[in-house]
Amino acid sequence: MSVPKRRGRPRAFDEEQVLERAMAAFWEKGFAETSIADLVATTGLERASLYATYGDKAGLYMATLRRYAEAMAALFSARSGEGGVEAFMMEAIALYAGDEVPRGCLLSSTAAVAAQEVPRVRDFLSDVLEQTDAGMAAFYATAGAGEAETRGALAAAVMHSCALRIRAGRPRAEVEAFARQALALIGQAA
Amino acid sequence: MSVPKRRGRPRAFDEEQVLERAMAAFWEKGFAETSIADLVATTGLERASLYATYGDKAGLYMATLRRYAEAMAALFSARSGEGGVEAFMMEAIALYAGDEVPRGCLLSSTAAVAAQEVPRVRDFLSDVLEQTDAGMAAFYATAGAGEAETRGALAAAVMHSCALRIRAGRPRAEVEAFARQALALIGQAA
DNA sequence: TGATTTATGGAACGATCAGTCAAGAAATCA
DNA sequence: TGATTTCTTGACTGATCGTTCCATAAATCA
Repeated sequence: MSVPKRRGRPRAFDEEQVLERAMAAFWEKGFAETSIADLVATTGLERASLYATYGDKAGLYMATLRRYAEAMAALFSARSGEGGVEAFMMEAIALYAGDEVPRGCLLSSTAAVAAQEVPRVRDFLSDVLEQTDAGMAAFYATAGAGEAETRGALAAAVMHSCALRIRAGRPRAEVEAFARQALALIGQAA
Repeated sequence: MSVPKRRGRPRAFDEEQVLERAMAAFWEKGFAETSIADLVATTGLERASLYATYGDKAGLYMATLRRYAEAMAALFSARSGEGGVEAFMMEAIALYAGDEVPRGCLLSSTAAVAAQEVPRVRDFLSDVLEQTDAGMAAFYATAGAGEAETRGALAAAVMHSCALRIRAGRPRAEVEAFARQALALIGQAA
């Protein structure tokens, strides 16, 4: 946690805050629809600093994706034991529903489109999908369930679907009910 | 099937073909990233004709969404009996994988982002999700399975996830295997 | 035929796009 | 201190954006 002194003029902006706000912007409007002007307005970061720090718009977007994926992974690994998957799923749905606007998932709801045009995004998305499947499967395996891989991938699919449903405007209670029933069925014969 | 004579100069373009090509463009690049110039280039339709016929870019996009949803519904209802869901799912995955570029699903992979900014799109997506759940559930109900609603929604979730996985670049064979195993687990105890 | 209606072809609109540049400011290093 | 490095500020670029307009063309209607 040492802070090595960097040469030159120090940054006048808070990287954490910039990423947080940029993430919110991308989350709501997607990659293509979020303009540099939007990002400058919400983050307070000047254009030149943005380009110097992140390279280009896609670079900043990727930085927010990484941050998001880490946060979700931390949320997941904080859970364990019976009902752990369901508890995590409810937290995920709460994030998807958001405080003001139902945003869905930054990855499955916005990165999916950008994936086609920005290879970096597609590759990252592919990796995250793999890790999510593995994480879920490990959970079922630890819990002693058979067919842990299939169950894990299926639980991941439920999560993907919940993100889509929320973004499409389906009521949160309906989505939560779907998730609970789906996970119950997946857990059958465990 | 009568063709009532319309007054005025007849259209010089094939509406079917225009929609087909516009759909391909939106499918690959998404709503925001597909420009009017792109659409003019691929459909051959002049700008003025495009606006006169569809109102604006979102109107044309909506027309392609409707066409897509109808095609998928027809594909689904053409199937029945044991293994019907799986057969449909394999056809869906084939569509998602595409001939050249893995495109995912026009609805879940591109409309999800646009949903936030274009209310028409969100409402349509919401309706389609509801109908997909219902269609899948009806299938399980007809097949005499218990908990048909949950099974149906879960099968729909598998479809949503397959679209995402394909768009993220996961290998088609992997996604097909996932779908088969997932459907097998969903069908257990049926 | 002449009036009306609809569609075409292409130019044109202001706004916005992502990205760059140069001059100056604020830090460390020797 | 003076050289070096990094970051900020804000103007600026050419390209592209979605949309509109208008003169012309091709059909039906009376």
